Amino acid sequence: MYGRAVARWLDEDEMRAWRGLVEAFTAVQAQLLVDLQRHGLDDGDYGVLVNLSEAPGAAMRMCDLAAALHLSPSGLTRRIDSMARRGLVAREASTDDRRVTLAVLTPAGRAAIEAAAPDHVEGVRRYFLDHLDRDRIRHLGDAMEAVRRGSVS
Amino acid sequence: MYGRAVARWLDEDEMRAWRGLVEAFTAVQAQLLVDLQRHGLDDGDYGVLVNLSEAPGAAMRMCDLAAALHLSPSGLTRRIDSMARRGLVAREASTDDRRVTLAVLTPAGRAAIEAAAPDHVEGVRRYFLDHLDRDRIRHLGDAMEAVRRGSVS
DNA sequence: TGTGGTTAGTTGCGGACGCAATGTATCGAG
DNA sequence: CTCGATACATTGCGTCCGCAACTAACCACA
Repeated sequence: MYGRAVARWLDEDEMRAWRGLVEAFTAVQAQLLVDLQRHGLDDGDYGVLVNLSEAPGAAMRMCDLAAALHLSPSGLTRRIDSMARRGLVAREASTDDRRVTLAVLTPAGRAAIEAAAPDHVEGVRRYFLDHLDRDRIRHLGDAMEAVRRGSVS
Repeated sequence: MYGRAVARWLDEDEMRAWRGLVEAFTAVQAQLLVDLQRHGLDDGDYGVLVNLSEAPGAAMRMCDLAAALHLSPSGLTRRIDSMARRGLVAREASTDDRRVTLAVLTPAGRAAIEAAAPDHVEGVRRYFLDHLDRDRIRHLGDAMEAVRRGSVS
């Protein structure tokens, strides 16, 4: 029963870091989305394409892909529906476990990510990394690693 | 992989900073949402309540509120619809400009934010700030300010 | 004063996602 | 081998939100 009655508010440094992070991150993400849309993709599509293109055989089980994207099973089902309609991915039945469906990258999907990725990386630089010097980039990496280590424990 | 010879890919520090930021931020946001839901709110509700509670008269024009929340006009209309149904806010006609609708905080809305805010701040500490020492917090604030200054120019 | 351009807000429509329920396949205990 | 528990994927339903279209109000300028 301590500390509940009187909340410890954020001081100036803390508020600046947290609100700044929220604002900066959402702004950068919005800009990156605009860039992706020029290639006919959105951020969800891009995440699927990146994961598949880095996977052995350019294929992943639906459940593993959903976990990698922090997406619910139904959310991924519809995401893959949409991308399959556009020819970016295809479904394939697994031979070893007949419960699982594999999402596989099509040639069109490979072409789409190869077209979009350089622009996306360029955006990450222009909207984000270019504003930070090498020390700040390393400090930020350290900080985010510390936060993530805390969230899994 | 899809950098080919042309695009300048991210080096190790840059990749760690960017991917770490994405992962850490989404994880922290998800945790904060869970906390808010224990108070019957989601992150969108919380943003509305914070803005209204800090506004003079606990009232804001719909268009200003939409801009503050980075929400489209229709998105805010439905958000306020939902919150008005739950009694957290009310609509009020403006006297000086009959085009504008004011969103105003109700006593129930004030009670909701006063109940949720201490838990939310505590969550920002537990999931985020507690993993960073004072230097990292200041460095992060500097970095995010630099990024934001770049995005408005 | 009247008229065209601008601003505020809402609504129809469609897309994206989560939850709960469902069907099917697999696995483990006996 | 059988059966209950578990895992995978999909579907129905509800919610949230953006875009485009629309109405109402304001404003500038002739």
